Amino acid sequence: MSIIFSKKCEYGLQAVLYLSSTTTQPVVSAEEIAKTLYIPKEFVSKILQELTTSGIVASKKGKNGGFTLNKALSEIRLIDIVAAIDGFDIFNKCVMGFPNCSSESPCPVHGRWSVLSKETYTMLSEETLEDFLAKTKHKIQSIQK
Amino acid sequence: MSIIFSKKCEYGLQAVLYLSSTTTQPVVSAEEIAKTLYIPKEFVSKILQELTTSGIVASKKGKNGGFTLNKALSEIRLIDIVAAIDGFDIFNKCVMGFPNCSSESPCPVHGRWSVLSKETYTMLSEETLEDFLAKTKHKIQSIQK
DNA sequence: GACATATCGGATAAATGATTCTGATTAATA
DNA sequence: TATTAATCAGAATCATTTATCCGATATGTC
Repeated sequence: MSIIFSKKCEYGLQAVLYLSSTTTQPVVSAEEIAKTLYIPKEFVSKILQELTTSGIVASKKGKNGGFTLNKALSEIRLIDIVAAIDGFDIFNKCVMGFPNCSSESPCPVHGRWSVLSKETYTMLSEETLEDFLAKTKHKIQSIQK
Repeated sequence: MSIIFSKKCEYGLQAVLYLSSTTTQPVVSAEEIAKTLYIPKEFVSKILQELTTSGIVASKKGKNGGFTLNKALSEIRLIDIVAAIDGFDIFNKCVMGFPNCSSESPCPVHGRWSVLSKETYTMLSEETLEDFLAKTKHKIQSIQK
């Protein structure tokens, strides 16, 4: 089971991160991404299709086709991928599942969770792929099994 | 869809919280809990069965039976319910889903997420039901639809 | 133009999680 | 003892998510 993102979203984040580390290639095939990330090929290409629709990724059909990022690295944040796939629900809902939990009628952890939720949002929106790449080349291989 | 807890866990937390606010009654029937929390009766009684197994809740069969807390309010923390139902996975897994993410080979948000994850754990383990009750009587009704 | 190799897009299948059903057991009460 | 009201336990159903399949289309190369 996944933590706060759906599996689809996790895979989407991983795939985009991988694309950001392969900018020397014009496009990368779904197969290569799938093999590197140990994600089913059909699934990852479906996810990248969706991200193509939302403008984050571009695709090229036919022989030597594949996927590539559709924006500059400095213009892509993790939150953009999350928003495109899972939406913003996790930042708005009550962590205990109470339908009417709010600052007026808070659940026991409403205040504290609001802070953590906001910090999570910040974590995903403050830095761009460019920042990540500057700090450290993503060693995707080493965080895969 | 739920945020970090399964629906089962959310309902479990809500039910235990409700039980903490009804300590005048010897036991509370699954039906009463279900009606108050707008949870299917069969489902909530199934969940409370599980919490009975793990010792947090006690059940009384037969006529006028129902559920009640099996420990003092000062000895029940939210993390105990989470541990019993969802386990500790959410505190250990990589938020981006990388199988080998660790402090040695971190994903781009590993460090920041570790902090948030730890704070979430603290939020759930620092206070007991007694503390919640002391601060404010749980107005379950007002946070329900 | 023929062929090989990609994505695209819709349909379907498999797996997981959430919910309901049913029958059994238990216990209080009249 | 009969009745009633509750949990218990496991099976069955339903819904959602995850994963796969396949035919169509596009494109580079010979």
